[in-house]
Amino acid sequence: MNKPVVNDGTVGKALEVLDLVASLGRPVRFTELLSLAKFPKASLYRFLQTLTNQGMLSYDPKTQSYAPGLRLVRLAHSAWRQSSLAPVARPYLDALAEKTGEAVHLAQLDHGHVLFVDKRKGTDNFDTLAQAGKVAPSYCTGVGKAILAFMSEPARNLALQQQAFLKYTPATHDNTDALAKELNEVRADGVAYDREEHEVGIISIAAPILTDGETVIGALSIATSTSRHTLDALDVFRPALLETATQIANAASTWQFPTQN
Amino acid sequence: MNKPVVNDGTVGKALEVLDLVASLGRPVRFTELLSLAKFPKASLYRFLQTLTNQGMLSYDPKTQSYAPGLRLVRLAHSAWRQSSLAPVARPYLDALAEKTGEAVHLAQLDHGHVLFVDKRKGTDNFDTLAQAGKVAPSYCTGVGKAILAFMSEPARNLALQQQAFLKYTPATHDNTDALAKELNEVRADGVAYDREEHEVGIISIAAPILTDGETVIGALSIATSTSRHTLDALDVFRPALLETATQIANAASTWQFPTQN
DNA sequence: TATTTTAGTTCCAAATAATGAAACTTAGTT
DNA sequence: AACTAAGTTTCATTATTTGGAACTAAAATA
Repeated sequence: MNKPVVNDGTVGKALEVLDLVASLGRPVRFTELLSLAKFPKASLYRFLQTLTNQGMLSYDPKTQSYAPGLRLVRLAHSAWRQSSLAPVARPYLDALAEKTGEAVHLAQLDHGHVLFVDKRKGTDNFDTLAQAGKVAPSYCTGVGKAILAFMSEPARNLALQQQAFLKYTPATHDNTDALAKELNEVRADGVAYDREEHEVGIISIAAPILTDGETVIGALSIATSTSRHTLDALDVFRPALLETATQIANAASTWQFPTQN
Repeated sequence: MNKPVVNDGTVGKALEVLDLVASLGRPVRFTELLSLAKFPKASLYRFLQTLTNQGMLSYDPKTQSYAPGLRLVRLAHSAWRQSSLAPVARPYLDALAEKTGEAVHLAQLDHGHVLFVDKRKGTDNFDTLAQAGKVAPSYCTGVGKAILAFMSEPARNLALQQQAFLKYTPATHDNTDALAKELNEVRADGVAYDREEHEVGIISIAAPILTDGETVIGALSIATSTSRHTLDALDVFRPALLETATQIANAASTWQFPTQN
């Protein structure tokens, strides 16, 4: 079974539908949703009505299809400002990106997946939500492994349990033992590498962001392509990366939430 | 009464709580929410549990406070890509920003409020979600008036009804008659101006984005400060602004949704 | 330290809302 | 015109939500 499905009643079910629509990444019609969701026709219909009514979904009568609604964008603005590391980390990311001239990613864990909350990239840096909000698996990305390695064992197991293990590239770990072994190394070494495990040609070096040198609250990476750097060459960035991680951790621990919008 | 409160059952109530937390813009404790929401203790408690459980809220046990959760950021990524004009409009915004060297804003209407879905700014353009997702009143912003002016009368009345009319600056309209009169002018003229009505020192020229020259789907503005330009000087941008609005409208009408993430 | 106050959590019978099979309506085919 | 598929509504049954009140834990005060 894929879903442990904690029971959150009607609200949980409605949000499940919302997630489903969002996950498809394109407008969907009623019938398609009906075939995908495990809800009876009438129930699904009412959930869609309610969600649309609430602005969580938008409905296009012309194509009779549903898509995630703009209310989510409004809510996310709030979430990003308050619950993500991004606002605190911003100046440090800027500095690191400028210093290294490479793409810098900031990520946090959400439901066992890596959620990118901010990015800096030499070429196109006006990418707003197209980039922030993206998710990736945690077991085969630099930031993901950096976070996993420093989590408590129960938390890590829970996170791993929420993943679908897919072999994205030839280098992707295909058994949890190899992964566990690597996570030990990461813990000892202090940084994690992505060795083309998620995308061919993309490598990264990542460091966890640890408050009090203990609790992981996120991770930071410098990502590049094999055409620009070898894996070993990434080590040049290690000191700057670790320093930035520390700075962000410090800033986060003294972070006062903004008083006004 | 401020709330027409359509009945969306449990889901609607839970989302009301979510909105409340988000609107406060800072972590909130149970008691404060209890005093703000009209729900009985036990009910509010259960809503917060459910929402937290679902990742729509995050809970910090140390400070015992709730904040919007990261799941919203993930969902918003989807919403932004699918339901906003931003992905289609991107290249045109880039071009306009480069051509004029001024700040360019793209906005849509959400619950009667202006929702900024993308921005370009000469100085800091890596502002991600800090900028996208922001909301502003529609009756006293350039983009807001551009949209309102071209809406059908019932839709406009509904939108206006959802506003709290505040006098942000001395120039803010303080009666609906003056606003109605201006909206007529906007409809005749084709562009709307923000004459420091929302923020002192900030002015803008805005154009609606109309599909088939009829239906408003959003608006576009060039915003600047009184220290850089006079209101009259903004008219230099009118042709470029209108042209971009048309381009975006055309692109939107033929827009095919991205097939893959 | 004892006592009071305040904040947060749990209980449970009554009230209400969700459920889903089936009937119905509408739009699109053949 | 007859048929088919898609979307919407109905309603008796069932399950969930509701919220007053009781309870527990933590903080403030004596």
